[in-house]
Amino acid sequence: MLKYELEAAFLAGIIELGFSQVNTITLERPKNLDFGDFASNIAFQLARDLKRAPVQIAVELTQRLADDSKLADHICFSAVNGFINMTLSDDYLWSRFTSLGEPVDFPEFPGQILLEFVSANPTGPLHIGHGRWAVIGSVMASLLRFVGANVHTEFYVNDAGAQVGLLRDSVSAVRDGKPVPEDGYQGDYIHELAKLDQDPVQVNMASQKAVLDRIGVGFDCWFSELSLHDKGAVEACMATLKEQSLSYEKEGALWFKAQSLGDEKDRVLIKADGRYTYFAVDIAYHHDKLCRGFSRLINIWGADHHGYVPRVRHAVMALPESSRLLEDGFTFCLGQMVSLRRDGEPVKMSKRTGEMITLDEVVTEIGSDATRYFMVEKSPDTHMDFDLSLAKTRSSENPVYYIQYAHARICSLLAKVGDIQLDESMGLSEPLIPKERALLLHCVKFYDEIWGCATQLQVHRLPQYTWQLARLFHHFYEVCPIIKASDSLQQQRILILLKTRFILRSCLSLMGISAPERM
RNA sequence: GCGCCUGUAGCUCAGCUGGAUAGAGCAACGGACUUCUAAUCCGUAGGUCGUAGGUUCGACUCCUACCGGGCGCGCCA
Repeated sequence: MLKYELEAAFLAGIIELGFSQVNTITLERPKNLDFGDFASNIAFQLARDLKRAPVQIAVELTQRLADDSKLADHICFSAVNGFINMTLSDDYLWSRFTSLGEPVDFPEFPGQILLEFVSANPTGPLHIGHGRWAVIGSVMASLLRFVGANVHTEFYVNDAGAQVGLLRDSVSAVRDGKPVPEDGYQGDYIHELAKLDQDPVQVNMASQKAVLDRIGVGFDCWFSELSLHDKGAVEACMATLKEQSLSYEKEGALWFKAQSLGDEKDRVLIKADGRYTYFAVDIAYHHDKLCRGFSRLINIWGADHHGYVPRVRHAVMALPESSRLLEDGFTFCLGQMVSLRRDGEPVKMSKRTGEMITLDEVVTEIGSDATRYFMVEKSPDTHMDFDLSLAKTRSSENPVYYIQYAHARICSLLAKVGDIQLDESMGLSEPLIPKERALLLHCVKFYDEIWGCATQLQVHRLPQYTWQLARLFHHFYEVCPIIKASDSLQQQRILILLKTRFILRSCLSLMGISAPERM
């Protein structure tokens, strides 16, 4: 990892110069490329301690780094307005670039991670929101695995609660020609289910699996709520809470002492009618996760459940087994809602009334690649306006195709060039022109970017990086002829093509998007 | 009323630990294909970053208040 290594080396250099108070250095990337490849604001931070002007400090540091530091072999330092700007030498950039693809030592990513996402009730088809969590979750899993983390993915199936009962009742009613129960499920899909001679819950699960499969989202485990009840895990968990004096009885119900742990009020675990609440079973599920040895729990939930997060967090953290969790080992990623539009008109989504566009229909309309791209493209924190007609009609200007086209262009060029023996360790034979340099620099930051995405769980940065990569390649393509280049330059550029394609493929593969060789 | 998310170009959104002149796509307008795929590229236009204060050498980013939008506040799941 380039930036990571540079930060360590730069920090060592700064300490060597006598600034032992500096603990960490985070290099930033200047927005303006004229300022260099990386920059440090360390002079501003030191200014207060030293009571000197940042500009002076930067100048002095820059001089001394240029004179003494080992970094000076690879990097040109310059002080501008108090910033210390660093520009990699072309030779160094080239050597980093040509070594792309060699094994990378990421820092250890500790913990056994359980990543739970989607977890939709098996009471109907998945909608576009589920699609969003599904894609975010699967890309997050890919990213984490890429950097060496140990990840287990899980879909929690609520196959035991009142809702599945209501679904079965609704379907039975339709089968018997009776009106569906009060608060029952409506809609065409209920009538479709009624025609089948199978358990509607099983049918729904199968179709949920099918559509997730269509967009390349799979799980290591589909965890059945029923299995928790069957093995007495809920009962056992309630006993644990009782042992911890975290529950009490009142008005015929069993309550969890949530308020004393910081929640707004206490919450019911067992209702007066003797049934478990969803909350109780959810604690048991998380308890089970801990008992299975996971030390880091990540839940991707729809933001409509955010009010539910504190009580689950408090309950889980109160369990004795939570001591197995790493620090900050219980994370919720809350995805904001997706509003669907068609021709600018909002589409109402309600499972109850059956008025909805399913994920399956969206995938049919715009395809798996586009669905996946659009779903990860934006930060999960933002509400998403997704216009179906737009996604479909603008297919030719779609960012997905822009990226895929870059890949196809590379493949086409390489096919034209044919088999050429390349020495991957060859030096730079011709100076890099700016468009080449920008492309190489971006490629070389790949592992840092992935590491950032994975550790900060910021999945949406990956499509941004990838789009930028495609853009830089298209720019390179415009001004850098390959077929007609001289032999040495051609070899150099073919290597650029090969390495760029490698990074592009890596990105697409992480996002689960295809990399066509021809378009 | 309380809590979480959000408010950046006409539209959809980036902007990572506060940093140097606020970015992109789409839409609009004007250019580039006898030359490696024009699903591409180049250019023009478009902004008091919701509002008002505060912290700081420095704020789209942090704090406070207010305004607008979304979601949630069950012995529902």
